Amino acid sequence: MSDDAQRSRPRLKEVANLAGVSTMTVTRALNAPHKVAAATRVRVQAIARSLGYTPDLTARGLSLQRTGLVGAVVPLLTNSLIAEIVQGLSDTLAHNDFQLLVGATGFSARAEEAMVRAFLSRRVDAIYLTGISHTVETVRMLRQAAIPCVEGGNLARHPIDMAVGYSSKDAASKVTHYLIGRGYGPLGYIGAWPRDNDRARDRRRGFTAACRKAGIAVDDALCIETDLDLNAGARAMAELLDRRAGVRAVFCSADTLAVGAMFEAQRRGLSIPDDIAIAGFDDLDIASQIVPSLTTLRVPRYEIGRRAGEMICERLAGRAVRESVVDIGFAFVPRATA
Amino acid sequence: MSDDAQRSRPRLKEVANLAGVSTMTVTRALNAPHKVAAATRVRVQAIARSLGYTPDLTARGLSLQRTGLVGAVVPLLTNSLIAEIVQGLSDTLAHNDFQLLVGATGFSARAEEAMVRAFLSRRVDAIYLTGISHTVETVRMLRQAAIPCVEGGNLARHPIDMAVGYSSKDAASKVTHYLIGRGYGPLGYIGAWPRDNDRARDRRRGFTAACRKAGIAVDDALCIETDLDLNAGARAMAELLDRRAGVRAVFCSADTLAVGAMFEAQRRGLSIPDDIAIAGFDDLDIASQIVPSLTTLRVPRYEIGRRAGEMICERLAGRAVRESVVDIGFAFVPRATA
DNA sequence: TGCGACGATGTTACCGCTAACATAGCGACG
DNA sequence: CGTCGCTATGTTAGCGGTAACATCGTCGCA
Repeated sequence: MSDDAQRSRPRLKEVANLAGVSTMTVTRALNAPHKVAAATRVRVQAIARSLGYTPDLTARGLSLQRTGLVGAVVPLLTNSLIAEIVQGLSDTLAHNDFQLLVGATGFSARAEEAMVRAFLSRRVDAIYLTGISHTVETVRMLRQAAIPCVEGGNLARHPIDMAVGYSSKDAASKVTHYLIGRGYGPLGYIGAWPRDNDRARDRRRGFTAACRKAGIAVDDALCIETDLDLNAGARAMAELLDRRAGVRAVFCSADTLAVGAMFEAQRRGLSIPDDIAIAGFDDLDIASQIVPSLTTLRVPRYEIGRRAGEMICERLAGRAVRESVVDIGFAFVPRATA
Repeated sequence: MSDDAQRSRPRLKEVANLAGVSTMTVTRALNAPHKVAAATRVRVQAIARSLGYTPDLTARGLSLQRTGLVGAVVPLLTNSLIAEIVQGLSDTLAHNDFQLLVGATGFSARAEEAMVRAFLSRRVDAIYLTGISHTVETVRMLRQAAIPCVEGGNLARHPIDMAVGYSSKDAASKVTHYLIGRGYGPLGYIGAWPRDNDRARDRRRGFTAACRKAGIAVDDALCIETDLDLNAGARAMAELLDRRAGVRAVFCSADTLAVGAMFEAQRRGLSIPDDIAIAGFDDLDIASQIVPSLTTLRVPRYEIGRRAGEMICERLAGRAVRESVVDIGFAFVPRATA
């Protein structure tokens, strides 16, 4: 009768017809084998395999009200730090048969909101968010959706749902405290734009707090906020050296900026740390390799993604997670640049 | 009657009930406004907005047989080159209301196959694949699925469907040719593992071809294949310097490796390019910033992703793409290291 | 004034899969 | 030997949308 079975992907029904059973038996043979007689099971599975049958996850999702999709909202993908988090998330979720939707906001809270809305419309089973500051509407939507949600990176004290991260402020304070302790003299700061970026904001706060605590006045003229890339780091260092007198040490709120700054110093023939000391943040691969090696702060990037993925999987497996706020810590790594 | 409208996300039906119309009218008011009387349209839209109605894309996907999902299969996300391609793809697709599923294979063709299968099961509307060598089964599945598919990076002569990229081999030849022309003497090669990585394989082929063409014997002892990261680049350079006598110039098939190699040379107090010349491939941001600046080959990374995204959107909009194989070109960038 | 065309809306069926309930066959047991 | 209970399988309905066709006024024109 219906011999048009070849034309496209086979459906459950085709398998059922060929096996001479109902679609329910096929579903069972594939998804709950123990509920089907051995002979039937083998026959159905063989036919499904020979037809190259693959379940339609869209249909399954609609029926089960569970899509197997997880959405990750990140500022951008080209940042090493973020990329490693996403990689950790991706690996963990893939192991558990979830698929990862990613969206880049370009550090815009409005774009984040739109992305979250789109993901919820897609009925993702869970969401990973970068950072802890979101629009009111974003939070409202996520609360209402009542799906697992992990905020990663900066540690949320009162997360929407769950959180994995570390205190950006404490970490930045630690590095700054070290720089102050070395007694270099006038301290500069190079960081990313704080707008819609709580990590950047809190790192600067940590810097300021450490200075204040040490009784040092923060000279705003020596603090530069800029884009988050190598070139911007170099330009910022150039500006500090050219137009802001007397900087002797600089805290960069990201290794990318620190490395750019180092290159600029090197181009000018300055000796690091003798002429200018530099400290970074993140401990990217390059920090340990660059010459001289970069004093920085290690953050378990991949680990953040992995833990976030695990928490999501736990919850979606119906188990409660023990700690819904995980402080993953950080480690100060003194090297040669400061 | 049914006053439980609040408990979860509103459905089309809720909106319809409140507006006193059928669900079809609501669908039309939202998706094809001109098909509905002005008064009705306004009323329905207002109610939908006030309820915070969002269409269920899973259900829509099932009904339309079109999900609005695009899958991207990449080796890993932590590589800058790849990350920029994905960013280009993501930006373009997001603009056209598609959502991006990403999967990382870790340079395994088998993992790629599994990922493609999973994406097809999810009924993605199109797929982006990295590189041009895939398992037979991967190709078969994609052909059968008959959805738009772009192979990006290395240029495919006979793509599964469409392709955007450049000739890795020609590009590598160009750099090598330049190195040979500078007359440094014994030439070394540091590249990524070629297994399941046609870009790496073809770059080495380009290196070999250029040497042969110049009548230079390739000394396999001076060729090292390794992981694709900074540390591996540094280790490889260390090995060349320690155990392989007389290398005077090295072609690195990726900037990441070249930069690692440069750092190792610097640690040994070698002068670049006087003691050892180095050339890279990719023209990452760091290539122009590092001191001395890195001679390399520029590849329009973001552009590859963007073009791929555009081709996919064109096809999904029902328009034919003019060129199904786009050679995006490359540019040799001579700088200070070689 | 009657009829066809057209605009606005409703009804039905289906996308592919699965939960929940229904049924049929069969062995055990009082 | 009838009933219980278990296993294997089938039937029905529904997930939330939308295409396709049906219906019902209304208006223009012969």
